[in-house]
Amino acid sequence: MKTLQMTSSDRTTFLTSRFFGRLPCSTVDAILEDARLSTFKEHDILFHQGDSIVDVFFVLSGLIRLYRVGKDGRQADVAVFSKGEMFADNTMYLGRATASAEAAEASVIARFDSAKLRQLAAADPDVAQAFIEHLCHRGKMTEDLLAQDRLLTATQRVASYILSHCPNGTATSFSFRLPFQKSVLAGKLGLAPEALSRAFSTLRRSGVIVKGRIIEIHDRLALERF
Amino acid sequence: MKTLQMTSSDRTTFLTSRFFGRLPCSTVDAILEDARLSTFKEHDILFHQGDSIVDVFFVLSGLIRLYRVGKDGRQADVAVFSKGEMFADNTMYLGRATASAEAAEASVIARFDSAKLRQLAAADPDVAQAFIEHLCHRGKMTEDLLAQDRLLTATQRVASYILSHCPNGTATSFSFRLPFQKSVLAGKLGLAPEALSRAFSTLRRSGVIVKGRIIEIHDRLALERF
DNA sequence: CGATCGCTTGAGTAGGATCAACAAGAGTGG
DNA sequence: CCACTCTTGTTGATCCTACTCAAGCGATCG
Repeated sequence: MKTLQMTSSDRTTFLTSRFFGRLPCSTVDAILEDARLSTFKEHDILFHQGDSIVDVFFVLSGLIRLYRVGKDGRQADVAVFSKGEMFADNTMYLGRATASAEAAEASVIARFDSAKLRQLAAADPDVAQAFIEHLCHRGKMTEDLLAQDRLLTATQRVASYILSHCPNGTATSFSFRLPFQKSVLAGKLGLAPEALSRAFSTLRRSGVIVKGRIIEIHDRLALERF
Repeated sequence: MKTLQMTSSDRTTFLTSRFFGRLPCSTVDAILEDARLSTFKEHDILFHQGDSIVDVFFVLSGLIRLYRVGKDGRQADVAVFSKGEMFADNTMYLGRATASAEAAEASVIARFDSAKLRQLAAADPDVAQAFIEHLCHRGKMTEDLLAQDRLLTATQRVASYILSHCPNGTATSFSFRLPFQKSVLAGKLGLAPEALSRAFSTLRRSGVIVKGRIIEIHDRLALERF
């Protein structure tokens, strides 16, 4: 972990992010005032479950995996954050981290003092509003994950993930690049890496071709049938 | 479903609830101004997944089950709310219900206009603050569920549920009454009713005695070992 | 060129879902 | 008060999914 200076491209990452994008420029600048940047390499730990955190985090680049640890040491991902996403926001009010955070690849992270942000939210209705919407969105994401876990099989979860990455049009065939390692995707979907691999194997019969991180879909309807 | 009048005991339910309890009395009264009460009997549906909801709900008595429905019609609970809890709050900002809601027993529900509440949150920092804390708490709850699903076996989940209902002291033996039907608990824990039954069966060997809705624990340490 | 890493594939296993039968209450109505 | 039914929960048997462990394969890197 190493501290560094904010670039202008970092600034646009902030300004176009879901959270900061809704706020007036001046407010954002006031917040960015005391942002502290740091880099992490793959497998670096940002904090541990139960740590008392005094910061809110924001991904400028890379990928952060949020996970809980069971008594036997097994890990379960509860969320994965990439460029432009904010996390550990709930520690702002809960005081302690509800999960551990690890860089799933080399990452640049910005950090804000949570007390100051909380103060700002109390003073500026825009900020409060942004927080509320952000939390609603986060809540829906976790609810989605939970429902997927409980309702879908491994193959269905993967199919649904692929479909969520397809353009809205009616094109029956398209392709995209996985934004991270397959093992990370497996974690995010609540699967062992082997199960993900087998799911891809099954989907191959339905016109899904996987080459490295490139996913090609040739028959979208077949996917939707799962 | 039937509308009715608010009683003074309803009022104290509001005032002592997690959400309204943090707000000054005058604010609460202003909100309660246009609360609409209605009763539901068991299995009544309050709304369906995807409905566009213009209300925020509050449980005055009874039990509401929030669930998603899979393509095959199977249901998966994402939350269960009892007296004093607010729900469907995220529809305030998302517009549509992310899940269906059903009364798991006869219930009395209060309803508020979400537009008005949203307005109030924008104007009154206290209300915004209360919403933020409420959403943080809700987020943690769902995260807990997700982590439990991914890390614990059926028996462990039940043991953990029981322990979460035990007094903080060091008493090794205690008992409590299930606040709802076992089938509801099964749903909440993401289990088939049969699996819950078998889990209780397993726990019997560790000093857990179940008589109807009464749970007796005789060896707390044995439970914690799971 | 070995070595490591990320992924795939195979075989065995465990946990829980499903289906079905059954027991124990709780109402209901005569 | 008793028979009847409906509901709720338990238990048994079977099956299926996904986990675990282990081996193999290809790519990348020193």
